[in-house]
Amino acid sequence: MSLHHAILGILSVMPMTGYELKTQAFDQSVAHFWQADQSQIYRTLGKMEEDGWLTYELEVQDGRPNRKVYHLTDAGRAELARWLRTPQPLPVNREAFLIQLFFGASLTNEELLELVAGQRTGHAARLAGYEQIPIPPLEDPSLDRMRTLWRLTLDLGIAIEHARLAWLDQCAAVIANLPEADEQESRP
Amino acid sequence: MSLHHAILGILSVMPMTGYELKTQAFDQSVAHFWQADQSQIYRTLGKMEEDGWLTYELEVQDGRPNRKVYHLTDAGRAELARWLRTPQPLPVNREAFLIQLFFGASLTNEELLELVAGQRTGHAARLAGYEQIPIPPLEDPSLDRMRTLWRLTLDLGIAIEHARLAWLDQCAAVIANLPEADEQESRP
DNA sequence: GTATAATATATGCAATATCATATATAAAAC
DNA sequence: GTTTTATATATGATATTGCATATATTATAC
Repeated sequence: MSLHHAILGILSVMPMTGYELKTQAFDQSVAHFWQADQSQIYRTLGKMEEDGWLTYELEVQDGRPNRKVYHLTDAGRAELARWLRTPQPLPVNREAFLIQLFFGASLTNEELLELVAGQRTGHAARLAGYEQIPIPPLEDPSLDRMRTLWRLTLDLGIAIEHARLAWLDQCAAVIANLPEADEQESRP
Repeated sequence: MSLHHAILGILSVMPMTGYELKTQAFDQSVAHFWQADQSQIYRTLGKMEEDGWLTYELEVQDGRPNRKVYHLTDAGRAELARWLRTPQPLPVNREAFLIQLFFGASLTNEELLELVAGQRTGHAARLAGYEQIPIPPLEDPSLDRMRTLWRLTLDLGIAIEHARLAWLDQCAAVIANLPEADEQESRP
């Protein structure tokens, strides 16, 4: 139930609405380690309120739906504190592109290189996004405890994207030098 | 529907049963980029057979359930060929441990270091598993086209685990030198 | 001798995640 | 002037994943 606890964490720092959770938190500050769909966020907020972890202040608006500004209850704070100390399983690796590469021997080098290039573009954009997130580097003396931890999580995202880009470049180099899978070879 | 295509890929290399898909493929050779539960595999095989992508030969056994050895149909082969050329979305990053780190400012350094150490143990084990997979390195002249691609996918897994271990060590160093969040600081 | 692991498939159920769509207004872009 | 974007919440439907359990025999481990 990590999404529940990501929401608890966010709301413990700043109470906000479902809309703000989506646009400011899940699409920005925590996007490098957790994402959530808008519909999932609203439904999860509903469940967490039922479970007594959250409540909200209703801010009446005219012309658009009223804002429900959620914040933690004591039970929510206790649950967050408990969960933060509970060992978590390793992240799951699931990557469709690697299925393609693994089973892609029947593609031409050119087709493989196109797929590699597509992933490279995507990961370069992802890295660029990470590098725009305004948290000072670890050496900065102004970093407080919280922002040091924020920076650490971001640094992992950046390190992995660097590793990916280097690997994608190596893929391109290896594939470019690979003999094609032509008829002579595959039907001896 | 990447699981469908992972199964198509595996069965295109070697026809096998659901049991073998689980124990030999998803728990071993493709585990570094895709995992699947046993129940998910059997249900997916059923769906793919209904859809005409697979058929099976029944091997009657005594004492234990008959083996259903699945292999691709022409439609399955065509679908695999099509999908292998279709650009795939970037992998999703979802990592519960990073939620803990990001929102863990209220934990003591010791508690944080314990969580880091737990992840380190897990990732070191994962890396050790990858390094035992018997595919020759890229320099090996005996590598054919298919095994070169296999090796590339494995190299990414290894590179990312190396990056993670280095990062976890840096986390430990940074956290060890962090002033604790004690009462004086947090309540001025 | 008894317990556990390996072989083999199957289903129920719950949790999680994604996709689509609905409503409604103001502001900004074209 | 019309379209798109931003604000704000909500639900139906589907897809995917994970956990538990059922069955049945042989082989291996203790």
